Amino acid sequence: MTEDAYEVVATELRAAIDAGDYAPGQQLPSGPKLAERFGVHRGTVYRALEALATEGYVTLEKRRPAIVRERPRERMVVRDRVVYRDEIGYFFDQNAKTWRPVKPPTHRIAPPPNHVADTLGTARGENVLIRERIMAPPGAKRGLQLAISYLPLWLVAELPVIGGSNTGPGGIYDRIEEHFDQPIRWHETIVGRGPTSVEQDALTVPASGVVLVVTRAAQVEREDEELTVEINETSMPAEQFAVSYAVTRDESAAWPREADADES
Amino acid sequence: MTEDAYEVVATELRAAIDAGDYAPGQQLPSGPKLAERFGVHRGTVYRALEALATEGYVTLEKRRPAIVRERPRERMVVRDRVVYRDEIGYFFDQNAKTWRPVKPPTHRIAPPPNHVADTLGTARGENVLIRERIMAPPGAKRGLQLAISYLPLWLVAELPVIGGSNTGPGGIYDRIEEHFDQPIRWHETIVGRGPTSVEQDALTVPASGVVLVVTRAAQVEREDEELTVEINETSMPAEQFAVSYAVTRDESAAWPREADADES
DNA sequence: TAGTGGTCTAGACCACGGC
DNA sequence: CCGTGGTCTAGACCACTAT
Repeated sequence: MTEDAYEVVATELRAAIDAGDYAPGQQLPSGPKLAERFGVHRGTVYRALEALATEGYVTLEKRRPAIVRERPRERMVVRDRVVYRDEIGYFFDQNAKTWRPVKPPTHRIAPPPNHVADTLGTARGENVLIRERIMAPPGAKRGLQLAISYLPLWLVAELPVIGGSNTGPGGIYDRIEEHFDQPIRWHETIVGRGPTSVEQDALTVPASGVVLVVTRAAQVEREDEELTVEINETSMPAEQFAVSYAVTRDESAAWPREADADES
Repeated sequence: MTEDAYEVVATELRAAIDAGDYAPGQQLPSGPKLAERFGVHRGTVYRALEALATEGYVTLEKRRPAIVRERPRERMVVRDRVVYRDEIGYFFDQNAKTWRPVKPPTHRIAPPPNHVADTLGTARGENVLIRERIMAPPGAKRGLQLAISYLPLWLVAELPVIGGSNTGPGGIYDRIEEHFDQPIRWHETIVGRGPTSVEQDALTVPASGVVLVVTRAAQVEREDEELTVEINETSMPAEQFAVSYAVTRDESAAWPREADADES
């Protein structure tokens, strides 16, 4: 079925890790040594390690042997589809509440990616305000989430405070709700894909890695029109995160079931 | 910043696709031709195409030149955190309602992956009932979702009908709710990772590709204990799917905000 | 300074698709 | 049949780490 050499290597290493031959946190043998042991070329070993990394078994750091993940395939849960609020403002992730920016957030004016322009309702290539920041848990050296926020310039014109560095208590969302005098409605979309080069740098993800991207669109109404006032794209290394939530029942799925009640 | 040859190639091809130089649905030039045009080795071109594929720009089919995706970076939305019901039973995905199995579903008894055993509450290596099926939209030739369902054997012993091929109207969920006389509660977790070899075969995803995996756990209560009665893992090619839902407000995020009301 | 990871080239092989 | 994609080996280079 699968005879490919790199898969044989991957399968063998996976089994060894599951069996505890290599302790979590420890390094695997170096590339050349594994190549010799399996009798394959070093490049083939590297393909196998790439596969193990995207499955969450090992972490690849530059110029260091592969490291066995603490708890293979276990991930941090980051979203639960609910928005909370504390004295500082809204937050969408209970865990990330204490996280801090790795370096000062940036903001600039430039055109967003096409798919962002499409949902923002601006023309492709048209400038928007882009705020970017890299977040990490206290004590961590690596950035774990790259958050990019896109704001249409017509909104910045109406509400100049959101264009500055200090957006006041509660941040831009509070300013927007005050301005429109209504609650914001959010919608999230989750996607998995290979990392852009920006993400590779910010999150130290290898080119062969995977990122999970949560795209959050903020909407308000004005004169019966639906306006998208912000888009926030948060990307994170896929091996380290999972998105989790409880499933709620549509009316059609109410319990006890109608069929049961009617039955007789 | 990024001088790597394969990224240069990827960036150039991405720009060409965005600019419309290659129409959606059309093939890109062959590997050797691109290699000559960019003055790099064919292997380098291949790395670039892998990257474009995981970003959703192109589709790689075996032994055929890369094909430009119909609408680059656009994905089918499959879940919205709500469960519905029709005359047949529960369903979790409005789009997939009309999908059919590519071949007859299988069922067998074997140990599940460790992480499934852990949430099912069975010992690692202990046998469970595994049902597997590959779903595709009507008319499609490729499987688009691989759904694997894990059921603990103690439940099969109590409720033998769920071990058979024909589980009756409404399927196993209806049988379970009847048996426990209470509604099932579901919980979903979303993860992105590289494909297993089973997924590579079932979904025709290349080894370098990415899959989105939605793991749904079904729980009931008995004697104040929480029992996990089933785990369903549905994996799909990440470039073709997105998970999407509306964000709901926690009490702490009610609107109008208390601060506004108190303020004065 | 020796070893390593990450990338790249050159050349090879095989299975398969289109002609 | 030739061309293609996917994989593999051999050998090279560079930036970096550990010593």
